[in-house]
Amino acid sequence: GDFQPTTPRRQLDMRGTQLLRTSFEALPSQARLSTYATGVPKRTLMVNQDLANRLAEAYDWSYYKNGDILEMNPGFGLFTRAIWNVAKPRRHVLMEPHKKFIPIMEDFDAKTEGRIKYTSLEGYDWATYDKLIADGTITPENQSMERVNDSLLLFASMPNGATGEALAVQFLCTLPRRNWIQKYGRVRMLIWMKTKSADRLLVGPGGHTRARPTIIAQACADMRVIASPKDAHMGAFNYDEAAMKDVIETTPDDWRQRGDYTLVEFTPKEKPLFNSDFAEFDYVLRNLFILRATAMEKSLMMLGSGSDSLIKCMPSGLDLSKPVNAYTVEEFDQVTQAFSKWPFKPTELFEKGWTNDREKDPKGENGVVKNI
Amino acid sequence: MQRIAAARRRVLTTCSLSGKSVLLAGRLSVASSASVALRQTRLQSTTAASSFASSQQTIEIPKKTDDDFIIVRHKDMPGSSGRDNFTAKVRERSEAFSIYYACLATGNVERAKSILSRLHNVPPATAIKLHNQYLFTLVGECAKAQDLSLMTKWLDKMQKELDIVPNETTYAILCKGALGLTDKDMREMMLKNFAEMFLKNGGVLGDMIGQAGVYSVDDIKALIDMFGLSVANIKQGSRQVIADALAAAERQVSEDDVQNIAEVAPTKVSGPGMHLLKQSLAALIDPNYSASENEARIPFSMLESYERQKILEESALDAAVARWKHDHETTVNRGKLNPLKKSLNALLWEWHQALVPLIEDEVRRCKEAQKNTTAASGADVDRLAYGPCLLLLSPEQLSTITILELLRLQGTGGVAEGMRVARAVLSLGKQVESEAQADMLKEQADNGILVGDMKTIFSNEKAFALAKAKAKARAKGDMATPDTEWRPDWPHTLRARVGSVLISLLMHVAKVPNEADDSVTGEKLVEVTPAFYHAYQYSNGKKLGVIKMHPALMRHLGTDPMRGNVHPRLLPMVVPPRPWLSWNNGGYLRAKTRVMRTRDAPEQLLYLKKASDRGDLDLVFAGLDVLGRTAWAINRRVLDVAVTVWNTGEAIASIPATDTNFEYPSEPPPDCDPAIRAMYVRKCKEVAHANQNKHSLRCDVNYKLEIARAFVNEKMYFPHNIDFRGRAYPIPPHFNHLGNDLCRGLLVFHEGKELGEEGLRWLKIHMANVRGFDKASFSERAAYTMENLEHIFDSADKPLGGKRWWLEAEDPWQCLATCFELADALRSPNPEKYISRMPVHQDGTCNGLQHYAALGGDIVGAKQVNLEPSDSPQDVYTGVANLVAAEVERDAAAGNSNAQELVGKITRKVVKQTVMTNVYGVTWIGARDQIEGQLRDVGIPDDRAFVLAAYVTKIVFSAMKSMFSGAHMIQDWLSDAAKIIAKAHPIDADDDTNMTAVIWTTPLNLPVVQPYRKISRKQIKTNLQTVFISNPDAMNEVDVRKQRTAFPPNFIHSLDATHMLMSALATSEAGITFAAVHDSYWTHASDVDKMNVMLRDAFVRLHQDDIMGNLKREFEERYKGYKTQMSALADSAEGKAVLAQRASKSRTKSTEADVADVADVADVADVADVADVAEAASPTSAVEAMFAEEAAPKKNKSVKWWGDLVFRPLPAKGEWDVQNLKQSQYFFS
DNA sequence: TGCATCGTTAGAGATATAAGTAGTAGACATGCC
DNA sequence: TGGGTGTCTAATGACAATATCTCTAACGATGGA
Repeated sequence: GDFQPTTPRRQLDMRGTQLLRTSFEALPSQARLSTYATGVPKRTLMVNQDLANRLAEAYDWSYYKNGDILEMNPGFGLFTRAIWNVAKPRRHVLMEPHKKFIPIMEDFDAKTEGRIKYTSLEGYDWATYDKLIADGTITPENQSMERVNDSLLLFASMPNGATGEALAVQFLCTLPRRNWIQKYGRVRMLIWMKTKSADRLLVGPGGHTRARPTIIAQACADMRVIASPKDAHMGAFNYDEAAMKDVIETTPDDWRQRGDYTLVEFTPKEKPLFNSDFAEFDYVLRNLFILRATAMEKSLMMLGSGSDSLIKCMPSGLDLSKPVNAYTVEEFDQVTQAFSKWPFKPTELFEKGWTNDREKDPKGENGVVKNI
Repeated sequence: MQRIAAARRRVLTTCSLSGKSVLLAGRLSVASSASVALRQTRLQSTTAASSFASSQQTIEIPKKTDDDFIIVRHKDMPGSSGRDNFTAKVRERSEAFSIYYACLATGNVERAKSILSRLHNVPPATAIKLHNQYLFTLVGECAKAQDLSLMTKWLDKMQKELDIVPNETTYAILCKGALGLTDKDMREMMLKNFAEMFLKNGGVLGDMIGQAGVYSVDDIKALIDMFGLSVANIKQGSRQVIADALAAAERQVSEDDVQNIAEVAPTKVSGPGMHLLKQSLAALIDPNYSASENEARIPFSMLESYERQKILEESALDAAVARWKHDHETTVNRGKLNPLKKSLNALLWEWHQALVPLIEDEVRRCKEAQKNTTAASGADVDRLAYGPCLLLLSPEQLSTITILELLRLQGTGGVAEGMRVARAVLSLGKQVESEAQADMLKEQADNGILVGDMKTIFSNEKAFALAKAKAKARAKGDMATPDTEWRPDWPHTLRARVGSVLISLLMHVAKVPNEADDSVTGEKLVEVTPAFYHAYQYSNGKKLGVIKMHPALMRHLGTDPMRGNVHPRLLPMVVPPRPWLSWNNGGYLRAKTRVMRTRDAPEQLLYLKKASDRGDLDLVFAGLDVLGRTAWAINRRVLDVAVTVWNTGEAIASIPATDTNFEYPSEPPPDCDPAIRAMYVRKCKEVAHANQNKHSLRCDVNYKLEIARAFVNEKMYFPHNIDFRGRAYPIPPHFNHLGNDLCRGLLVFHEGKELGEEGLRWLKIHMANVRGFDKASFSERAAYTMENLEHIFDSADKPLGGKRWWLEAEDPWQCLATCFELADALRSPNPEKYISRMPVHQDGTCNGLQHYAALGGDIVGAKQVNLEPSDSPQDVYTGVANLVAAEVERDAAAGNSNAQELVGKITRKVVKQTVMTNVYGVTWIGARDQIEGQLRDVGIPDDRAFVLAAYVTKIVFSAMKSMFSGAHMIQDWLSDAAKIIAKAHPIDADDDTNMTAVIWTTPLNLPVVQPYRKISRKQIKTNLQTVFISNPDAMNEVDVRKQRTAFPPNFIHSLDATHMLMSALATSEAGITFAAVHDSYWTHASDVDKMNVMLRDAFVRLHQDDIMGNLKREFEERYKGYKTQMSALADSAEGKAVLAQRASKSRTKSTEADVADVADVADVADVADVADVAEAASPTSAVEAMFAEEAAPKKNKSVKWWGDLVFRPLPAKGEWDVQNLKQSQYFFS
C-alpha cells in the first residue's frame, strides 16, 4: 500500500517505470534495462515485466503451494516479482551468482519475511544444491515415481551460448540417471532457453535437427512449450501438437540480448521410454548421430569394428534403410538392445585418446623436460 | 650495411682458418663468380629469344655483392595477389599439373595432351617445362615409328598457336628425338635442321648438348661427333660432368679415382661384386637372415658402400614383402596353427596378397574411366582425377607402401588405437608421390641419362672437400634441376585422393582374427574381423575422422618383431649422406630430400631457394655435411641388455612392461552426483591415456631395437637437415642420437680414439654427468665416479643380475654404456691407451640465457650461466631460487602471511621450469601454473597452492628481470620489433591485411622466415570422408601474435644453431669427430679439451659482432618503405606534430579539407578541456544506484597515422666482455 | 536460329556436434558497435 | 573513433574437424517466337 517509488532523476530515465503490485524497489523501463550498463552477464535475461506477469498468471502454481520454487539466474528478478504478486509462494529461493544483481536480490530478501531467499551460490555448480539442502534452504522430499514431485520446482534461465546448451543437456541426463535433484522423484523443471535449443529437443522423427539430446529428452520427459515467439515452431518437422497448446508469445525485445527464447516445461516421465542401460543408449545415440542423415545400415558402422555381425543382430522389424534421424525413441532402444548383446562390442564406451591434453609426448625425446 | 658486410666476412674468414675450408671457401667464391659471368654472357647471347631466362618468378634480385641479404618484395610473392581462393577451380587446376606429368610418365599421352590444351594462363616459365616434358615423352614413340613428325608438329603448335618460345632443353630434346632415327641421312638431316633453328634463335650448341637430364653418354658422343665439337665447347656448368662421364665410360673404374666419379656406370663395381654387397645387407633386407653372434664386418670401399646404400634404398620395399612372405611360409610350414597366433608379418603378407589384386582392379577401372570419358559416373569422375597417379607405381609397390604407412602412423595425432584420417590420407599420398619421384630418378639413371645434379661424390675423407667443391661448381650451372626432372609437388588435394583410395582398399581386405565371449551363451567366438575400421571421435565437440586399428592388431604391434616394417627412407644410411649441394639436393641417394623442414610456407621455400642459388648457404651446408659424416655404430653390449629386458617384458628404464595396463577405476552407481560421475569419466580417460602412452612407448622401443639390431654390424650415418631457424636434426626419425636415453645409450662413434690422460678424466666426468651428478666441479665429479667404482664394475659385469646401480641414474642407458666403457678402460693394462668410442657430452648451461646474457652484456647474468670464469659451476636455477627465497623471507618478516607460509619452501626445483621456459616467453599465468604444481609437490596444501603460486611467480619474474636485466630488455626489444614488422604494410599493398612476416638473416647467411600465418582450410571430399586441409601455396594473413611471441626464442635459437654449425666446421677442420643435440656437443673423450676451445672460440667470434645492431640495421633495410599504423596522444609533441603536418598538407591541397582539419585539431584541443560537468547524483536506494549513469572517465584523445617503421633504439649493452668466456671452464660442461 | 524461362546441380558458406567453469590477471586484437 | 569485450596465456621438432543443410549462381534443356 505505501509504495513510493524514488523520484526519478534526470539521468535515471524512469519514464517507462513498470508499475508493480508490491513494494519492491522500482525498476527502470524495458528499454533502459536492455541497454543501461555493461558487465551484465550474457544469458536468458528478461527485461519485460509484462511478459513475466502474463506468464505468472497463466501458469498454475497451486501444485507447489506446499513446495519450494528454486530459481536459477533470476537476473533483474522480473519473474520473481510476478510470481510473488500472483502466488506468494511458500518459499522461493534465488540462485544469483552475479554481483550486479545483488541490490535487487537483497531487496527481495528484505521485503518478503524470508519467503524469498537469496543466495549467491551458482546454479551451475552441482555442489550448490547439496549445500542448499544441507542448510535447509530448500527441503525437497523423496516422493514416489508415480506422481510428479510437488515439493520442488526448478525454474531456470540458461546462460547463452555453449554453456547453456551444455547445462541443458546435463540437466536432461539427470533424468534417466535419477541423480541431482531428480533423486527425489519426478522434479519438474521450467527452463528458459534459446528457441533453437528448445526446437531441437521437441522435433519429431524425420526432422533434420534431431540429435542425441532430442532422443534423451523425448525418452525421459513430457515437454510443453509455455512461452515462445510467435510461429517459432511452425517450421519444425513432425511436431508434437500437444506440446504447443496455449503458448504465450514472446518477442525479441523482451530480452536483454535480443533474440528468440522459449520456456519449456519438462515433466519427468515415470519411466523412460527405453529399457537399455543408459550408458549404452547414450553411446549408441552419440555415435549414430554422427551420420544422422545416413541410412541406419551404414551408420551402424560407427558403433565399432566388424559391424557386419552387428547388423545381423538387429531385430527384423527395424527398417535399416531409414536414416538415423527418422528413428523413434523406441527404435533406438531396440538398436541399443541388439548392440548390448553383440559379442564384439567395444569394451570401453568413452572416448580414448587426448586431443587437448598437455604432456602428450611420452617419449621424452630431445631431453626437454616438461612438467617435471 | 657496411658493418653487416664486415661482420659476415669476419665470420666467413675466421671459419676457414686453415686446411680444407679455405679450399672450400676459395673454390666456392670462384665458382660463384664464374657462374655470374656465365649468366651474363648467356643473357647477351639470348636477347633474341627472351624467354631463355629460366627464373620462374619475376623477382627482382638485389645485385649480389656478398653482403646484402635477400629481400623479396610483397608484390613479387607468389600467391600474394590471388590468396585464399582455394576454390574448386583453383584446386582442379593445381592438380592438373601433377596429373599431366603422371599421364606422361604412364604413357597416356592423349590425356596429357588434352590437359595441356585446356590449361590457360600458365606462366611462360612453367609452360615451357610442361611442353618440354611432353616432347621428351614423344621421343620414345618417335623412335618406334621412326618418324619425328609428332614432335615437329608439336613444336610448330607451340610456336605458332601457343606463343611459347622453345628453350635449350626443347632443342636438346628434339635432337634426342632425331638421334633415335636409324636412317643415317635422315638423322643427320633432322639434327642439322634442329641445330640451325636453335642457332638462329641465338643458341650455342655446346650449351644445348650440356643440357642436363636429357642425354646419355652415347647421345653426347654422337652429338659431339655429328657437330664436330669437342668437350671444351660444352658449356661450363656441364663440361666437367660430361668429361667425367665420357672418361668413366671408357675405362673400368678404379678405387683411386672414386672421388671423381659421377654416377654413370653403376654396374662397373670392382671388388666383392653385387651379390656380396647384397648379402652383406642381409640384416637389413634378407628375410632369411638371422643375426649370428660375431659376424665379421667386411670392410667396404666407398664405392661399394655407395652401391649398398643404393640397394638398400631401392630394394627395401621388395625386401619388406619378402620378409612378410617368408614369415608367412614359416608359420604355414609349422603346420596347423591357431589363427590367433599368426605373426604380424604373416598377417601383412595376407593383406598384401589380397590388396594387390584389388589395386589392380582399381587401376583397370581407372584406365577404363579414361577411355570412355562420356559415361561419367561420380566414381569415374573421381578416377579421372587420381587414376594417373596410381599408374605411376606398380600395384605391389602401392600395396606395400600403404601397409607400411598405416602401421607407421599408428598412435599419431592423439588417437588411441589408430590415426587421424586426414593425416593418414595425406601422408600416404605423399609417400606415393616420393616413391614415384624416386622411381623416376632411378629410371633416368638406368637409362644412362646424365643428370646435372650429381648423385654422389664419394671419396675418402681427405678428398671430400675437393670433390664437393667440384660438384658444387657443377650444381651452380644451370644443371641444378633440369626441366626433365622438375615436377610440381602434388597438391594436398591430390595426395588426399590417392591416399584415401588406397586406404579404403586396404580396409576392405585387411583382416585380423579376433576372439570374444558370447555375452549370452558364454562360449568362445572367433571371427575374422577387419583390422582397420573407419570411425569418428569427438574431441571438444568436434568430429574427428579416425582410422582405428583392431585391438587384436594392436597387440601384435606392441610385441611382434618389426622386422621389415620400417621404410628405408626412415633408416640411417650406410654411407655418408650426399653432401648438400643445394636446397633440395643432398642426403639420401635416391630420395629428393629438402635441406629445410618447412611448414607449408611458400615464403620460406622461396627465400631458401634464393639463398641456395646465391650460394649463401654454403657454410650451413658444409656444417650439415660435417654432422652427416660422423659415423656411428651400435653399442652391442647395451643392445644386448636392452633386448634382454625387452624379451623378459620387465619394466626397466623407459622400457615399459608388457601387457600390464593400469586398471580403470570402478564405476560409481548411476544415481551418484554428477560431479562424481564427471570425475570418474575423467579418471577413466586418464587411465586410457596412460595405457595408450605405454603402448606407444612400447611400439617406439620396438622400432628402435629393431633398427639397432639390423645395424649391429654396420657403420651408420645420419643425414641432417635444419628447421626453419637453422637448428640441425637427423633425418631418420625413429632412431638417432637426438632420441631418448635409450637411443643415446645404444649409439657410439664408429671410430675409436685413444683416451689419453685427459680423455680418461673426461670419461669419468661424463659418468658423473649421466648419473645426474653434474652440479659439482669437474674434480668433484671425477672423484664421485672413482668413489663409485665398485657400483660401476658391478653394473658393467652384471647389468641385470647385479645391483642395478645404473638404473638409478638420470640417464640410465647412457650410464650403463658409460659403465661398460669405463670398466673396460680401467681394467685394461693402460687405461690411457684404451680406445674409446663413447661420445662425451658438453652441454651449454642454459644455453638460451647464455646467448641472451652475451647479447645484453649482463654481468650478473653472465656469471649465473657460466659465461664468466669460476672455480665451480654456477647454477641459474639455484641462483634464482636463492634470490626468491631471500625476498620471501623479507616479506615474511614484514608480516606477509603468504610469505610466511613459504619460508624454506623455495627450492631450486620450484623455480627451475619457470626459469627454463622464461627464454621461451612463458607468461605470468603459465609460470604460475608450473609453480603451483611444484608447490604442491613441496607439500603446500592444494587450496593454498594457487594463491601462493601467484605470489611466488611475481617474485620469480622480478628476480629474473633483475638478474638478466640486459637480456630482458633485449627480449622486449625483439618482441616489440616483431610486432611492428608483423603489422607493417608494404607501400604497394592493396588491402589492409597484415601480410609481413618477420625475416632475418643469421650470421651464417641463412634467411629465417617465420611461417606463422592464419591458415585457411577447406573441406575436401575423398573416398573415406571429407577432409579438412589447407592450401599450402596460399599466402595468408600473418598471425601477428604468434610472430611476436615466437620471435625472441626463434632468434636466440637461430643464434645457437649458428654457434653449433660454426663449432662443427671448426672441429671438422681439426679432424675431430663431432655430433650435437642443439646445445649439447659431443666428441671423443680424448678430444673434449680441443672441442671446448673451439666451441668457446666460435661463441666469441659469434658474439664479438654487434649482433643486435646488425639485426636492427637489417630490419631497417629490409622493411624500408613499409608503413605501419602509429598512434600518439593528441597533446603529445608527436601527436601535435602530426596534426600540424596534416593541417598544412591539406591547406595546400584544398580549402575545404583545410577547414575540416582545423576543426579536427580544434576538436582535439577541446577534449582536454572538457571537464565532466555532470554532477554525480546520489541515489537513494541500492537498486536505484544500480541504474545510475557511470561518469565517463576523461579520456585523452589520440591521433593515428600511417608512418615509416621506427624501431626503438637498442637497449644499452652491459659491461660484460665476451672474451672472458674463453677462460670459463663450465660454460659448456 | 536466338533467347527467355524453368529446373537442376555444383559448390560455397553456415551450422551443429560435446559438454562442467575453478582459481586468477594482464595484454592485445577486434575490419566490433 | 574508442571503449568494451573476447581471447589467450611455453619456442621448435611435429599440420590437419566433418556431416549436413541452405542458398546461390551457373548451367542446360526446353519451348515458343
